[in-house]
Amino acid sequence: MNPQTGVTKETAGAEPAAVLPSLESLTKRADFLAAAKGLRKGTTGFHLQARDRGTGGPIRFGITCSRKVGNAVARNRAKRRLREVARAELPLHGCAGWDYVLIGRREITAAHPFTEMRADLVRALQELHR
RNA sequence: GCGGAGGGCCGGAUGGCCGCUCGGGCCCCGGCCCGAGAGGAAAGUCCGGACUCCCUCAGGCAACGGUGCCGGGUAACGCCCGGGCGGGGCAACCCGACGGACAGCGCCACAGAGAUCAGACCGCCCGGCAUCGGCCGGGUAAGGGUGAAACGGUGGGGUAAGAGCCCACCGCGGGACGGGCAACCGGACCGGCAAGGCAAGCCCCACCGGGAGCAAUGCCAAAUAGGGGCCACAUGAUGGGGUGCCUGACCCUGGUGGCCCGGGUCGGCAGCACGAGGCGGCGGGCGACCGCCGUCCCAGAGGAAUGGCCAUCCUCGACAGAAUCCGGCUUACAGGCCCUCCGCGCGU
RNA sequence: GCGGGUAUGGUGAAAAGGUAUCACGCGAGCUUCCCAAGCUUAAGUUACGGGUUCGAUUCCCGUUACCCGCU
Repeated sequence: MNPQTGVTKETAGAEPAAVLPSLESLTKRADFLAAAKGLRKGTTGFHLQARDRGTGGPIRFGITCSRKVGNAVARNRAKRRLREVARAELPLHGCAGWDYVLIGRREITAAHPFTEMRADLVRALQELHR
């Protein structure tokens, strides 16, 4: 683990789920469109969109990988990595009652080093919530 | 050893931690344990089916689309196997939209005399005139020239020059008979030669084909909006409607009365994972494949599941992600393995 | 899931089997004191790969890219 990335050192079973806000998935097209009109931040491996629903509740997130990302294999791989990044960092650095949308990019999302993508998400969240 | 041909297979492996989906079990309903979890093409959607709903059903005609040597396999196919024919290769072997051009219509640019039952430019020969190259009439189609293609090819005889005019061989057309289920093959003998190409131009012939698609379809069932269904009687004596047309049968609709409460949308469940299934054995068949027996259960989501990190090894990992299912075809694919066969060289 | 269409100079379009054409733009030249206009001229693997044909932009098959319907 690279200390300079600021990622919390991970120990097995040391993250009680009851303490962290639960994650829900975005399913409706309207939620994605609303998030696209909210705050946005680009990083090397992905784009991040965020919106405060104003009603509180859980953190919700969605993944977008359009056909421009590549064929089905490339899209699936990008979505898996983005989902893993979100699973690792959003409960720690996201805010309750917000929607987050991660958008994959061609070539880069599937190939960029994972630790850097985690650091990028943390940095992007901090900047958006400043 | 080098070069080549055909067929089949694999498509990183192992372990640990944190996560995802499904099934089973336990359960203090927080969760925990165990098991399973993408492909040979899952792709393109080019064919063929299963399944479901719709068109009222059957027959005929017409239209449209597809297939196209023969036989077999199959649920079926435009697929596969075997055979025939044609082409390529020294060979193993590979490739082929491979029915019909005397059913008809159409097209064959440019060049060329002439492009289909055509035709004579340069030529060759004969006769007449002139006699210096020539001119006129006739014969001829061997040679030259044009073209992708020119009403057989080679040789000889023959002739004024020539010509299937005659002869031999080859080619071509017909064909007794024989072989084969068939495609087709062999072929006595006959004809002296008439017969261009294009049907992936229209078309003809034979065969096949109703339409839509799991977001199909069925069941349960909020809010909201008010309508819907069933039965009986009557009969304008035949109206209107039901595939493009026709025929036949059948059905619907228009009236009155009675009874009943149902229908679609959000959502949920089913369809939805046991199948023309995999593996093994035996038997039949040249083969595709078929039969019997044993054994196994092997993804099932509904924003859509395989990822992240670490360690070791190697040849350092290609194309690529199930969405109702199955049989094919086509296209993409790093590298590697196995079997059989052919040619050449060397050694024995 | 099912189905359809298009691809031709830089751009937009023609060409129904026979030398690939037109407009605009662009480059060069002429003309003008200079510019514009005008005149002359150049530029194409007909998306790609095969096949049919003597010959293919055209006909057939496959591939790629883009676009459009229905559900």
